Amino acid sequence: MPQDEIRARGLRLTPQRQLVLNAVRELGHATPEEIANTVRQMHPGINLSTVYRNLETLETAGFIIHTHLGHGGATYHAADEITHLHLVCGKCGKVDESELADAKDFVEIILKKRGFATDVTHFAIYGTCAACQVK
Amino acid sequence: MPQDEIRARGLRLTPQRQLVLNAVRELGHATPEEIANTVRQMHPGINLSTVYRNLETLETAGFIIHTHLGHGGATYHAADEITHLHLVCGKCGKVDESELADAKDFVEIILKKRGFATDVTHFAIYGTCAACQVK
DNA sequence: TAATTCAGCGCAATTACTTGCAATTAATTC
DNA sequence: GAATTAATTGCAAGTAATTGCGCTGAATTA
Ligand SMILES: [Mn+2]
Ligand SMILES: [Mn+2]
Ligand SMILES: [Zn+2]
Ligand SMILES: [Zn+2]
Repeated sequence: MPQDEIRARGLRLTPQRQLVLNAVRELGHATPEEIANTVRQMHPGINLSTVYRNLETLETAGFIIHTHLGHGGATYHAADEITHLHLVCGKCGKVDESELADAKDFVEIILKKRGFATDVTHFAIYGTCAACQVK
Repeated sequence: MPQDEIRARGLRLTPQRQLVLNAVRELGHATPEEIANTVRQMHPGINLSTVYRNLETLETAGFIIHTHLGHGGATYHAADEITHLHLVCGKCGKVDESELADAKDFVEIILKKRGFATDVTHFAIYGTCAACQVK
């Protein structure tokens, strides 16, 4: 049964926690506010601070991961869903995706030169999309 | 004279604006709070909102650029000072730098495959530094 | 230099996120 | 299934960044 995955990581299974995890899995790229709204369909009283704290706990436990797509806050993914780069256009805001493999050589260069192990998904790749370059 | 550069871009030259620009140029990688503290040495009464608004105005005018080094807010550079990648360690927080040229091939791949023009300096390159990998 | 105008200022209110703490409740033990 | 214990919750207060608005003063004109 799915709730055992939470207990298996040494965490208490609360309705709030399970619903936050379900919401992240359903939504993908979701903000804390969007996650809270989804959770409230099943559990109207949940406090925003509970959502934020559960996102942190679930990330530490390895169920979810946050990434930064824009200038501000974070969005959350299921941990096994991070299989792509995020390309974010600074002009129109569109979020495109590309393969992780595209960054393989770059990651290797930085590792060899600096000994630095890059996580290319944590921050978005920022720039200007094809459509916005034409304008 | 240096103040003419501000007027030349169609902006009013106020003491606050000039001091914010000077502070960004002196400090490099500076947060709005650090910039405010520097400005206050000359102009104690300046309001934080004035600092934030001037940073925005000076960026639009092309004098400065913001980048994201951490999970939160932005830091500011002089526009002509962006000559390197930022490598930020998620474990110890250390910020290293590397050459823009290291990303040249990666930028080309994304441009060819997606038509997307990457600005590799806007977001930091996130990962784990050599020292923190050993631990 | 004096009068005019509106960009930019300070301040207070708002939004987004975080933290401290007492009450609740999931999990364990009897 | 009642008692125990401590993780987790809700709530209220705190901190960081943003916005609305009336006043100020930099720039222009005469
Ligand atoms: Mn940004
Ligand atoms: Mn982050
Ligand atoms: Zn675009
Ligand atoms: Zn490190």
